[in-house]
Amino acid sequence: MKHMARTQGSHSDITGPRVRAAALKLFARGGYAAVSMRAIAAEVGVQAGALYNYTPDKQSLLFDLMSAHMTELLDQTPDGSDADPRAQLHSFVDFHIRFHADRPDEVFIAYMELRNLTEENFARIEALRRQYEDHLEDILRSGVSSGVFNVRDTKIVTLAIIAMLTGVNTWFRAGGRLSLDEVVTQYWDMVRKAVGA
Amino acid sequence: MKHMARTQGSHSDITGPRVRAAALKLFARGGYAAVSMRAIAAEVGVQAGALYNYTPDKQSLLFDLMSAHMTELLDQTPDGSDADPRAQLHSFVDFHIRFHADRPDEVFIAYMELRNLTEENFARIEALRRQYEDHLEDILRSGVSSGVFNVRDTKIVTLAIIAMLTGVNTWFRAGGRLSLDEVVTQYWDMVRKAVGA
DNA sequence: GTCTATATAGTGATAGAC
DNA sequence: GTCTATCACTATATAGAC
Repeated sequence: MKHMARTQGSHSDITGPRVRAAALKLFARGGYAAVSMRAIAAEVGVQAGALYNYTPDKQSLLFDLMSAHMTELLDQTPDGSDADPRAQLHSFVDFHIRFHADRPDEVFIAYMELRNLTEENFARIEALRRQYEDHLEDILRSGVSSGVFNVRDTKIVTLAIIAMLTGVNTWFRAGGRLSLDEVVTQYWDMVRKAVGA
Repeated sequence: MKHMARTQGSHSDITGPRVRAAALKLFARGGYAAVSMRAIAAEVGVQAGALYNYTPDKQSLLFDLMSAHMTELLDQTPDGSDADPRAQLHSFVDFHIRFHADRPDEVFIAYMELRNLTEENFARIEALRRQYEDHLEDILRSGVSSGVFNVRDTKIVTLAIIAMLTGVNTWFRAGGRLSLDEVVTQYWDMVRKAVGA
């Protein structure tokens, strides 16, 4: 026996995660400003007022999603500080493409909804993004130092590589013409050539 | 003598362009869904009702901005079908970076507000964007045919180059560390290497 | 913890005066 | 061509019943 019929909606103890999942899906599909708390509540299967047991307000819902995404990105970024720069860069390209391909909604929100954060929340997310960029730039700089990369301006190349790799999410679909392995191979080929490795 | 004082707002005959300019600025800053017709009217210096002399609705305002931008992009894309592929690609990179750097608000809207278009309007804008991508892919294919480019999959490289170049807009500011000439030089260097030219 | 009901404010769009 | 006034609706967030 599982549960008796209930007269007043769900009393599941995992409503919190379901609220975040619903917000993630709807924000990615329609945009933060265009998605109402009522729409999120309907997706979860509760009334709008019930959401406020899980988030103080709509802004916190957005910030929590973006913050969790960026933190996970940084936590899972391969370290490999003992490998040579070329292997580190290959590892970074591989990781970036796969991590982002696995989380299209999170990535979309992280790039599109920055302007809907409050000033303070925006600064926190930007600091995390900056950390990620700095990690790639460190790899490039060490490769330039040891002479295996031929790069004029590591900052520009950092931003160019990240923009190129993140662009995969605008067109890649699992089950499409190309497998993720093939995508990684071809982007690594371009990155490798671009840095002169 | 210019004008007598007026008791009821502006009667300028260029209100139409000013409405589009205000919408462009505010959509780029706050996002289509978050910007009200009243806010646009305030930016222009009229009351909300007056806007409807210049646009049938808010959606048309967004579509017109995006459509005009994409049409101008296609109109100004260098032809150069008589030049060799390497020169054509260089010309494309130079054009793309400068055209987009000149129009940060238009570019931002064209990428961020696609999901706020109606289905029909979205299809029209996508067709224009596709035309632009096809132009670059044609250059890459002709270079592969004549053996001056070493590219495995022209479609992927097309999308990677456009993502990389458009990414310039997220950080470039006139008067910053780098001039636009230097940016063009460095991105052309990366593109050139990536296609093996 | 979820419900219903509500406070307060804002939305896109239209009508009719001038 | 712009104004004022308004319609019908939706928004976020809160209060109190259960």
